[in-house]
Amino acid sequence: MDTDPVRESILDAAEDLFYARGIQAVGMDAVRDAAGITLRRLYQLFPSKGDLVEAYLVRRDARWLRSLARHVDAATQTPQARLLAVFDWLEDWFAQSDFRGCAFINSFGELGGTSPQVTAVARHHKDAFHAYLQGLATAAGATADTGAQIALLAEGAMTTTAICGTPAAARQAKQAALILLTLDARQVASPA
Amino acid sequence: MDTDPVRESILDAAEDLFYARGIQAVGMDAVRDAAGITLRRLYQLFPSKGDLVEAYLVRRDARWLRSLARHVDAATQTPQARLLAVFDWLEDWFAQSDFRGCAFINSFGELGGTSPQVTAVARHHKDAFHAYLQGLATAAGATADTGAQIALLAEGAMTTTAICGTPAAARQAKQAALILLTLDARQVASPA
DNA sequence: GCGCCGCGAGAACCATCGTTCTCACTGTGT
DNA sequence: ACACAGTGAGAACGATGGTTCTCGCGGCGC
Repeated sequence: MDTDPVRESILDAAEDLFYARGIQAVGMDAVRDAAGITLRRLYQLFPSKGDLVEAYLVRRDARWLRSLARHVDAATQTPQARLLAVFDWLEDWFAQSDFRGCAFINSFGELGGTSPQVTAVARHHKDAFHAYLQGLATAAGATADTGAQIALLAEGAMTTTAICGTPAAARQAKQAALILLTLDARQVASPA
Repeated sequence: MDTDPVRESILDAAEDLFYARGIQAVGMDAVRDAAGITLRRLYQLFPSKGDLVEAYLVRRDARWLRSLARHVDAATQTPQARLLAVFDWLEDWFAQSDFRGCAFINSFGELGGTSPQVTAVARHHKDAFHAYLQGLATAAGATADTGAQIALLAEGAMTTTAICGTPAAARQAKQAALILLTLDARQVASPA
C-alpha cells in the first residue's frame, strides 16, 4: 500500500523538482516527464497538484526525520553525543551539492500565505523536529528550554547555509549547542 | 529621486501583498488595484515584475536594518544590552498580526532556485544582518564566531515563530544569546 | 473471432497572468 | 481654436500551466 512503485517514482521526481526549483515553478508536465509516466496515470494517483505537493511534503517529513534519527542512533555513546550528532548530520546534508535549505521552510515561504495544507505540514514537521531535539536535550540532562534553543540554532544553520552558502554554520551551531548543553547541565546560568 | 510618492505607494502596496501572499501568488493587477494606479503607470516605473520584486526586496532590506539599528541605538546602556536589544526588537516584530517570517527567507524559498536576482538580494540581506550582529558581539567583548552563533539563533527564531506560531522563540533566543555572550566574554568554554 | 475495458500519447480546453495596445479624453502652448 | 502629448480605463495578446478529452491500440472474457 505504501510501496506502490509508480507512486514512489512520481514522488521521487516531484521531490527533486519541487525542492530544486520551488513548487509553483514546476508544472505537472515536468513531473510527468521526469517520472516517465503519462499525465493520465499521474492524475489517477494524485487527483490534483495540491495532492501531489502534500504527498511530497508528508513523505519528505517522514524520511527526513527517519534519516536523522538513524544517524543519531548510530552514535549512541552518550546522550550528549547523540544530541551533537544532529549537527554532524546537518553538516553532511548542507554539503550536498543540491542543498537548497529546508524544504518546509521554503514551501512555507512560497505557499504558507495561501495554502493551509502546506502550512499545516510545515508546522507539523517543525513541531516534530523540535520535539525530537528537546527529547535528546532532556535525555542529556538539559531542560526542554535548552532543547528549544538548540532547535533554533539548527533552524538558523539551515537557512543561513542555504542563503549565504557558508559551510561554517553547522559547526558554529554545534559549538553553541555544546556550550548551552554543558552549561545547562551544570546549571551555571541562572534561569530567566 | 528616492522619494517619488507614486513609486513609494506602489512599493507599499507591493510589499504588503508580496509579503502576505508570496510573490508568485500576486499578480500585477493586484498591485495596481492596491496602489490605486493604472497598469500603464506601474509599468512606466517598473518595466517588469522582476524589477518590482527586486525594488521591493531592496527597499525592505534597507528599512528593516535601519529600523533594527534605530532600536538598538535607543538602548545604548552597555554593548551587551545593545546586542540583546536585537531580540526585543525581534519579539515586537514577531508579535505583529501580519508577521509571516523573514521576507528574504520566504522569497529565497520561493524564487531562489530560479532567480539569481532574488538570491543575490537575500544573500546580501543576510550577510548584512549577520555582519551587524557580529559587530555588536565584538563590541560586547565576544568573538566574531559568537556573533555568528547569535545570528543563527535570530534566524532560527524568525522561521520557528513564522511556522510554529509560538511566541516563545524570541525570548529563548535572547536567553541563549546572553549565555553565549557572557560565557565567551569570560572565556569559560574552550574553543573547538 | 469479437466486443469491451483500460491504457499511452498527446492535443485540447480553460483560466491566469505578464505585458502591450486601443481609444477616448484632457490640458497646454501658440 | 487647434494640434498634440500624455493619461486613464480597460481590452487584447501571448504564453504558461492545471486539468480533461480524444483517439488509436492491445489485452481479456465469451
